[in-house]
Formats: sequence, structure tokens, C-alpha cells
Amino acid sequence: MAHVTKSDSVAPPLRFSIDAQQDEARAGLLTTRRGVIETPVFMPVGTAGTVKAIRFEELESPDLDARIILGNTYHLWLRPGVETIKACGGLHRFIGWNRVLLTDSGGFQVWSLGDLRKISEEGTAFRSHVDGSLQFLSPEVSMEVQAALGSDIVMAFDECAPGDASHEQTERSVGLTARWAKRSRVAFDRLQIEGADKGYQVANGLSGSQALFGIVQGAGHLDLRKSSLDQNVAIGFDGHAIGGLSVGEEKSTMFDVIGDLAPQMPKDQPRYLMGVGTPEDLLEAVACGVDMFDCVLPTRNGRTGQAFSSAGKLNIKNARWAQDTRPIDESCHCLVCRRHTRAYLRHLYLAGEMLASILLTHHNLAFFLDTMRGVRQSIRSGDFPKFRREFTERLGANGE
RNA sequence: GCAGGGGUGGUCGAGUGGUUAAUGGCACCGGGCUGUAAACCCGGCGGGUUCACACCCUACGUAGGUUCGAAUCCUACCCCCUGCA
Repeated sequence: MAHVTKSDSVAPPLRFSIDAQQDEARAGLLTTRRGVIETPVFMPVGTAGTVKAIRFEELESPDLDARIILGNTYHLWLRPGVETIKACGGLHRFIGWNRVLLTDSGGFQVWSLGDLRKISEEGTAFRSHVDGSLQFLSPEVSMEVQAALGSDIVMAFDECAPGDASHEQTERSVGLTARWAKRSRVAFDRLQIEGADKGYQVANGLSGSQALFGIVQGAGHLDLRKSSLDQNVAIGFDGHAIGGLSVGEEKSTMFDVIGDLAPQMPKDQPRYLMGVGTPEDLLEAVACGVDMFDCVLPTRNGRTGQAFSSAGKLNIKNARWAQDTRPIDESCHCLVCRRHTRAYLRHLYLAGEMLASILLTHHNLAFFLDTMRGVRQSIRSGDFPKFRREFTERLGANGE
């Protein structure tokens, strides 16, 4: 008798439950085939198969305890290429990370690569930033690559309109994104049936297949945002992302969109705000009901000399820290703050030592992840507004 | 001692009569960074006054000189490098 029962075949790729809610803010559990993630969650960005300047052991360590990280379709597709990653057993095995992976679709590169790309209905032609060769990425290609990568959460291939896009321009872009979303869904489902997913793993009572998230676009136009959301909900996804923010628009526009859109998104599915943001941004978005975040700020800024702290941002390059024996953040318990002074970190940075990047990245990630721990705890205990208020008040302290 | 080369702003190094406060690099100082073309990018960098436009000082080893004008030419001196004694 066939082993696959009806209940097996309808087992979902993901499960999401909300354990606590305070106003719009939610604390929940996202169960994936590779692990359980407490939300709201911050996901460090690991574009090219590495969260830059930090080892996987440290990401897994109690000091950071990152449950999920990102990878990028566009970058990994260009280098090392799909064949290599397939041959090495998928992205998890290739990079040596057994926890949850989410891959971005390459859609963001459609926007960020500017002159190096050309968009058509079919997809996007890219001039590779690696070797200048012409490459073509489409919803189908993106889904194929992400299946080969075997990430646990796959993002639909979208097009991000510029932050200040007009209504007409945005409407076109949202239309294209919707058609690409549908094609992503179709290609994704076919690939799952074909077994193309290199990360397939049955666990936690789930189907074992990848999950697919749709992306809402629409720039700063609330009506188009809503229409984009409706179209994605109609197509059906395992989670919904808000894309196209923090791409040059006013911050007030960003929060108008989040505040309006997030509460309208399906309540029983994870809501993911892509590419955001600063610690303050995260708290505000959580207050609007967002569950997942990713951002390059902690890692990139770590490499460029900026440390985040509970007392505000701190530029480690500044001469004022030359002989300062305090840690970056006096109320941080991360390994870097327990061991090293601002004076030493500044010295490392000015000397061009790679350890500066490593230590600042570690601290920044610790700060972001720890902040989210505090957020989750405060939502569960019903103290989120207080947590947020106190957190925000302390951020001014460095502005001496 | 003789011959040759050379002494430029924190540093290395361009510049050999006319927008030269003096190209560049580095160092230094400051800023930026939001689904990573990013261990990157941008700005400042002799001193003083000014919100600013602007103005005034001081500067190319030292001291003189030539010239309308000198980092650039001449003289003397000091110092460094190379070769020969």
C-alpha cells in the first residue's frame, strides 16, 4: 500500500503560530523543516554563502544564536554556479550551515544593479558584476536556482520600483511583479514535484519541501501596495514579504506603507519586511505587526567602522576613542564587549586589521539579535511599548 | 679632500621663473552605509579672522642676491647620498 497518505500530502512546508500579541505586535513560532524560529526575528544576510566576517560557529553560538540566515540567488548563481552547489549537495552542505536558510530571488538585484540590467516581460538581462558576461534571470530561472540551492524559504522573483516612483510607473512594476509572482509559483510547484529541491528534509511534521514567499511591491502608493498584496494572497504563498522599502524613499513614506500594509497581511502567516533596517526601524515595524527582518547594516557597517549600541551609533574610527577603555556598549554582554575596548577596536580598524571587521560584525549582530530577543520577551510579557520606549530613549545617549 | 646627485607641507614624492598654499599616494580628521557590484564610498587636511563671499599671515635646508615676479636662476654656508682618493 502506498505510504503517502492524504495527510502527508497536505502537510505544509511551514507552520506559523502566534503565542502572544500586543496591539499589532506579535510574538510567534515559525516552524520550518530545518528548525524552529522565534519571531520577530532578525536574519543576518549571507549573500554569497557567507555572513561576511563571521564564522558559522559564532552564528550558532549562544552569544549570537542566529536561527536563520540569508543567501542570494543572483550572487550564488554567478559564482560558484548552480552546478557546483548541486554537486556539493545543496547550499546547506556546501557552506556548512544546518540551520534555516532563506534565499532572496535576485529580484533586488534587478533594482540595485542599475545600469547593469535590462528588464523585459520575460525577465531581466544582467551584465554580471563578476566578469561582465550577459546573463538572464527570470522567475523560472530563479526558482530553479533556489531549488538547487535547497534553501528552506524561497522568495518569489520580483521587481522593485525606485523609492520615488510615480503611480503610473509603480503600477506597471506591480503588474509585472504580480505576473512574475504567478510564474514563480507555477515553476516552484513543478520543481517541488520534480524533486529539484536539494535541501529536501522531512522534519517537524512538515512536508519537507521548500516554502515560497510572495513579495508585495508598490513603492509609496498604498492602493498599489494593497492591490499587490491581494494578488499575492490570491496566488497563495507560505508567507508574505514587503519589498521595495528603504530604497531611497522618505522614512515617513516607509512607515506609512508598513503601518497601512502589515495589519492587512494574512494574520496566520509570517510577514517579512525585506532589507530593513536600523534598530529603531525594526521596533517600529514590529509594532506594525512584522515578524521577520533582514538587513546588511550590522554586517556591512561592522566592516566599515560603525558599531551599533544601546546608547546609539558609534564610529569606532573617531579619535575620541583612542584611549577609551570602555567596551563598545557598556550594557552589552557579547564576547567582544566582554573582552575588548574601544581603544583596541579603533586601533585594529585604523591598522587595517581584518579582526576589526570580525569583532565589529560580531558585536553588531549580537546587538541586533539580542534586541530582537528583548522584543520577543517584551511582547510575551505584555511590555513591548515600555521596552520600545526605553530602548529608544537610551539610543540618544551617545550623542554627547 | 675632490667629483656627481640631493635637501618641498605629518610622510613619501611631483613641480625647474608667472593663477603655486604648491599635483599624487600614504598617514591623519570627519561623514555616509537599510532584500551586499561595499574590509567600501565621499569630504577635509599650513595657520588665523569670517555665518559666508572674502581677507591676512607663514611656507619648498639656512642666509643673501638677480627679477615686475623665485620652490624654480645666482652666491655663500649647513646637512644627506654615491663614487674616487
